[in-house]
Amino acid sequence: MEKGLSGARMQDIANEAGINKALVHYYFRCKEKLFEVIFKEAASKLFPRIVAIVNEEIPLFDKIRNFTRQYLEVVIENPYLPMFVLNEMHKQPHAFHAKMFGNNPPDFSKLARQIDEEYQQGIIKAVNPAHLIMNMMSMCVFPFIGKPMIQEVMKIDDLQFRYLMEQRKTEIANFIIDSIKK
Amino acid sequence: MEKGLSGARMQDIANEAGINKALVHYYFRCKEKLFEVIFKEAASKLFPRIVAIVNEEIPLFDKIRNFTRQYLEVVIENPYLPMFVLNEMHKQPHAFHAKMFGNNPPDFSKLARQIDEEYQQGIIKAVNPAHLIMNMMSMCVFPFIGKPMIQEVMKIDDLQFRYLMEQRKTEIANFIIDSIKK
DNA sequence: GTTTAGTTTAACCATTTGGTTAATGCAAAG
DNA sequence: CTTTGCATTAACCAAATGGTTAAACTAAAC
Repeated sequence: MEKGLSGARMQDIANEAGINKALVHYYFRCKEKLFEVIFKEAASKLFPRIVAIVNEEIPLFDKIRNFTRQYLEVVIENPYLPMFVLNEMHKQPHAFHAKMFGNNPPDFSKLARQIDEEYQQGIIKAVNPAHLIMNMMSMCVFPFIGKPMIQEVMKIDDLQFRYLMEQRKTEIANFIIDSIKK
Repeated sequence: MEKGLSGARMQDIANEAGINKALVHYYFRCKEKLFEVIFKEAASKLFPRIVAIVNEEIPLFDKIRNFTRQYLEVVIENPYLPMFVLNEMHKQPHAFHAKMFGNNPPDFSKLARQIDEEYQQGIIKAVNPAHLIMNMMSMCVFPFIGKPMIQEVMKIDDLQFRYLMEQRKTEIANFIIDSIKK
């Protein structure tokens, strides 16, 4: 997950695991199979929980608070996940269309409908659901992808970075709600 | 830039350029040197303009509108840039600390001060500059990193995606300003 | 026409790398 | 104790890959 599919060496993986390289092949056959296992494991850490939250039957603001909090909790504990998943998706876009979501593709249409409804009820301003969802995802995920750059620019160490991310659990939700509430 | 340092093959690069592989070495010596040239070229497309906008002497809201518009213009024309730069930074964090910014490191302290000032003047709410800047960057960059995923989830093609990104030139600024204005 | 200096290529080379194999280890079952 | 079936390893292999070299090409300078 650190080096990516093409950057990782089977020998290094074996070393890291403290076993012989042949044993890696014994269990996983080939690099691609191993990659697939790792990738699915990573993706399944990220997506199912999100889909669940998005489809809960709760008010929009609560949903936003839940989503950002829970998403950040996952990613804080697995900071390599976003870069790994997105990077590999980027390099082989077609390979994942159905592969990774399986029979449970994330469906934001319900959330989009909810956003429209709460607008009708005068709770929020008129907002484009597509952009709202993108904004929410962006603010949750990006800091972990840009971590090295952020740390360099802000001149902060890992601990300070983690503290910032803990803050974001509530910061992002407040930021979004402040923007869209009427 | 599509495949990354470890994923790209010198032969493929030569093929793509329609020349002999030895010629690539003739001009660039080795893969790392070629990478360095490409990386610096990519980074210099992204950062200098941003730094300039951030340090202009204009009101915060105008600055936010300028930043998001110009950033998106660069990235819409070079959609591979963010993933490439961030991915390679991720894989060799130390190698870029000074290397890529050279003697002109981006300095957001002035912007942070401006945010504080405009809060004192009652123009905006109390906001943490670090998070505000991260949010702004996130919303500009992330969609291009998550493009394959976004297209899959939203079921949209390249043209529709581009249209969404054109919208974001103003959407993001409005979203931010709505959130922080008093 | 010859020289000269830069450009381009096919053929080659050494190393790396994913992958295989045959032998050995080992613990539970008989 | 022997057998049995999986686990583990050292040694090995073929292909891929970054890199080199010597020869050929080209166009401008003389």
